[in-house]
Amino acid sequence: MIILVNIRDVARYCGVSAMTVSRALNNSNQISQATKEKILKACEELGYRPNFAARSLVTKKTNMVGLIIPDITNQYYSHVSKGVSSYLSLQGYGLLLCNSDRRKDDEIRYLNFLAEGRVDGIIILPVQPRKEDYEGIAKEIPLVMADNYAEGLDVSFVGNDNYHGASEIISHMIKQGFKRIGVILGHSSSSASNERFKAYKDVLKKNNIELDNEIVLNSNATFEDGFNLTKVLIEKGVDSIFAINDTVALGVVKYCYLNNIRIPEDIGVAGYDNIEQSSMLPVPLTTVDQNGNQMGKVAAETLLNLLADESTVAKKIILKPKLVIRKSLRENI
Amino acid sequence: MIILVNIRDVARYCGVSAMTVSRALNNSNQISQATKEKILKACEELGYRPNFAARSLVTKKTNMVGLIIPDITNQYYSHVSKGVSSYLSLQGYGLLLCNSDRRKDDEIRYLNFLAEGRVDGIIILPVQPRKEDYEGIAKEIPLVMADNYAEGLDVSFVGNDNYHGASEIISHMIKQGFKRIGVILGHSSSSASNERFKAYKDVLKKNNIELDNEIVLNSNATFEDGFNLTKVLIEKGVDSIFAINDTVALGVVKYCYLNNIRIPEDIGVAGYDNIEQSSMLPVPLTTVDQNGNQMGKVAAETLLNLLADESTVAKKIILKPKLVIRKSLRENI
DNA sequence: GTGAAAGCGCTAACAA
DNA sequence: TTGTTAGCGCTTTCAC
Repeated sequence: MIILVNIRDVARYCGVSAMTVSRALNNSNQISQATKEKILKACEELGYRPNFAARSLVTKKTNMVGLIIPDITNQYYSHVSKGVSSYLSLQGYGLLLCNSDRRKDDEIRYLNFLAEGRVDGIIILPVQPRKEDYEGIAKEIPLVMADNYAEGLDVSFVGNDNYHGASEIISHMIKQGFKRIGVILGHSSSSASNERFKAYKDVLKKNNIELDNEIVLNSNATFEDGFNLTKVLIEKGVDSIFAINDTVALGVVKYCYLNNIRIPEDIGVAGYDNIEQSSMLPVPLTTVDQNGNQMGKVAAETLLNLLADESTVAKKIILKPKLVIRKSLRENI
Repeated sequence: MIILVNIRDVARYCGVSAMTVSRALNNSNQISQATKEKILKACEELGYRPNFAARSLVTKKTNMVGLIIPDITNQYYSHVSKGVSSYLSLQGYGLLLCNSDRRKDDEIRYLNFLAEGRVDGIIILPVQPRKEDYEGIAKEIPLVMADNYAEGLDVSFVGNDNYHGASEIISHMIKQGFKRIGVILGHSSSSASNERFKAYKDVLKKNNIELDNEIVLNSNATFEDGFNLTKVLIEKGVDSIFAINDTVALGVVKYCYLNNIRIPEDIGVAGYDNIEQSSMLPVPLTTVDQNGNQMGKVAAETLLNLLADESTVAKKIILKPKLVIRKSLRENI
């Protein structure tokens, strides 16, 4: 960190006090237009840059926000990050990015790192959230949770309506004439997976289709699982498969292709997430778009509102995902 | 930014001076084990956190690095970011992420934002780099460029060997028996695209295959371009297509699928980038892996070395991409 | 409209 | 091993 010229150098150069320079830089109206212009010009000439540390030491503001996220290389999370980043940038804030790598201990480590006054507030997309991990820190620094909620915490939250998204796509499958819908879920401890499964059960019931647990499978939500479990489901006579995400759906698609099972004529396939490549498949995937970008924006907005008025009460914002109809569940809608 | 307790509160609580507390916190050896332990315990009890701004104001260190990147939602760049982030985290540094959105003006804006002493050094993956944009800032703050180089700048650089990567895959295509290799390039101003095209020409020459400019097409490197230009190339009788990236290759694959052209029996397809989904296609794509994660790590390492010893001379590190052989160019290797 | 004094929380340098 | 003093670069407060 090299500081070439400070506020006093500028003051001396202009024949004014440091205070006057400060006023010029901070757009105060307690200063005449003439001196302001003179000072700003001098700053240019001298290559002066205000010192961030000194400024934030006295103002107790950093104009920075911390974002703790499970995996920046995941398409969904990278879109969330971009949503956060774009909104912050617009409001003159910077972004301190912390990739927790889905590890609880790194998450906690980053939380403490940020709490040293490096940022004005934190947005966290927690991994396996437990109330105890956040209630302490939330008292020290404004915090917004997103994506994944810790029950019982008095903290603002922005999330996606998994129940709604799954209901939409399952209803659509039934409307398209599918009756025996196999499901490849994620891990049994994943709340997103569980909420979507609940929607599946409710929609089936509403349509008088009996639930068959034989065609509901748990998995690690990988491409390979999608591929392997498709064999199992097809042997059990499903006419369609709802995959917990598009990556799993890609596994389903590959199995079908290699076994000459046509999509959607022989079997319907539904995904979730709307990753970029799902529209690029030979038979593009019908899926659910969670709009991570929007979630990031809303989370950032919520946090900045909280910073502007810390007395704001915590609120829960649940975003509605959107059904994206393409061709993997037949065309005629 | 809420500061509950400062170093003097801890000092008072322990009956020592602030300086002693500072020593305990900074692992100085100028302090007895007993007092150190007592102080550390007191810090815990009082919930004391060192103040980042105050500390960096006096030490002139932030333990932060800025990363300016064109688009965090792009798979390649997100892997670069993760490489940077992981390495920094290991070394006790934080990451200030700036998404330039491929806009030159935002890039410059971020550069100035960071130069206010927010970070100790900067890694930038520039968009259309021009020497003039960086030579000023590089004198003020340690800078490492990556991915894309500004000619004539005396700054460290970490990049990928596009010529090598393309040579490898074109050579492989010829070895697999393809003779009339169509090419879908990117924009004519893209240096990566031009370097790969040069490799294409050289490898053809070395194998005594005459260059036919009719089957070399420029594009915007999109999925749609891949789809549309495949028609053109097939009409010109190519036996294979080298796409400038995997997204374009996905367009090629889709066109072939919809027109009952078999891969690799009827036509060979080669991509570049090794995006996650290229291995998930029914016929997985042979492509070139640039290993963005590695590039990020090396860039971060280079910068941290520079911070440790600013007299280090600028160096250029060119990483070798790796050919990834899958099935889209026939199996028998 | 401008300036002087004080201090944000911390550590470097020196003193004891 | 511990403490004192000074000051990092800036803004707040109050005086003029």
